[in-house]
Amino acid sequence: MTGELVRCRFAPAPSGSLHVGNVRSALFSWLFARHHGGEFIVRFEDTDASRVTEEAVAGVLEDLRWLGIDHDEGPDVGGPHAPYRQSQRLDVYRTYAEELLARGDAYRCYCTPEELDERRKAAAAAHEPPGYDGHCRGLTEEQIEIHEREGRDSVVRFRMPDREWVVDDVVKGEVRFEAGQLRDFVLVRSDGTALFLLAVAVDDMLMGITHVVRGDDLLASAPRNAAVIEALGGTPPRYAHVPQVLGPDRQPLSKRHGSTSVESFREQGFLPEAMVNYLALLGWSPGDDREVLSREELVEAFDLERVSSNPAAFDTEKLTWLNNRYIQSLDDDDLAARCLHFMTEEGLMPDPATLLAAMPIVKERMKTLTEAPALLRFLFTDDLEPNEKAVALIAKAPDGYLARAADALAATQPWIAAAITASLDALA
RNA sequence: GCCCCCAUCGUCUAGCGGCCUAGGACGCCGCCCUUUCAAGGCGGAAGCACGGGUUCGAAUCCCGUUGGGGGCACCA
Repeated sequence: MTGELVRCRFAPAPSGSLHVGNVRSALFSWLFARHHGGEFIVRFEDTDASRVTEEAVAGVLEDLRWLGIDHDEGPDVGGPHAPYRQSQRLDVYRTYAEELLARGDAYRCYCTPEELDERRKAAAAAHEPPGYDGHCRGLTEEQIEIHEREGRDSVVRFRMPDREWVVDDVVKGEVRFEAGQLRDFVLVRSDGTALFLLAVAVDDMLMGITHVVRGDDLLASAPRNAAVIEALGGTPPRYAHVPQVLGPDRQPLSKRHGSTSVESFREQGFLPEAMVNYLALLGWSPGDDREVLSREELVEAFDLERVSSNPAAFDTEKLTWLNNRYIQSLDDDDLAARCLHFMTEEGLMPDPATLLAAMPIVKERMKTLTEAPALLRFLFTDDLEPNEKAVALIAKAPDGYLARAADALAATQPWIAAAITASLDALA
């Protein structure tokens, strides 16, 4: 980077919970921005207002907060380019759509969904590239007038320059799309509202985004984004398309894989430190043999050039291992504070001092925070059931052993491991 | 159907022409430590998808095959 201020953004569609794939894109984007001392912006792509809920927006923000992925501008903190929700920027898009129309970089398309569908099928049958066939590209004034008089609905369609497009992607390298492959696409719906392809281009341009880090399912839209920005006289950002995150079955992560949302990992007792560390290592490596890296070390070492271009499968086992490592590294009072929530979830009301004192004995065996109640329950309730192993041992013990053991322990002084062992050994 | 992306141990990866008899990590197996369970230490099994080139030399470069994945909406 040549002294230019790096500005990255995370622009999720709040149409559900943030899953680990999205979060990893956000993390890479954030790490890149922070590594270069740049700024990070959160923007919601909710132009499809029909499926957006306030809870989804709040949930995404909460996920990011929990992970420590902070932002400089966003719907909750504002900023010089507010608002940061596309549903609140519709008038902005309308202005730019009109500009494109006026310049001839976009045109009104009167094709009906039925007509389009029919022609698409015919194109596929004829082995032709898919997409819009340009039917309304060269409509004459008279034809337009006829359509308007008939009261036909129209959309605004972008006139994709008919030339080869090369995306110089930071992780994929130069990706070429030959002329004719990229067809004209819709910018504005017939109801006048903007579509994603218009909104992203306008926002990335207006918000001064320098680097777009996102999933590679959007790779094919990069030349379209760039084309719109260029038509508007702007300079497209650099793009970095990171591969999808796969499930254990090597299929792209989806609902089929169960709970893959950040929230669910949090509920399963994973630490945000472990999540961040794990996700950073999923498709990226520092280049040396380090596996456990703090947030600061990640920011220091992160580099988009080192992001792998092949898709990575999510491995809960490794996440779990890292989680244990982080649990072990936590101070006792910090760990106790984090365990508290999971204790009360199980109906336990631990005495703070006792809980704190118990941390050393559970630290190295606790994989996730959800294991805390089972491990510590005996300290805070008399309502205990011996487990199978204990039952078997008790059955094998000589008559009165338990009572004698209790007496011996009551008399043990001082209450340290060596003395306790000695008391018990004397009994056998 | 058209276009694009991807291909090193089961998994995440190092490797960007000779340092590779392919390194690390998770998981797995064994041993040590340990009156439980862990944690920790030590050791082990396990991989360059296939076929052609290029080169004195290829995991690394090129082409093809195969196998995955993605895009092709008035979704994002």
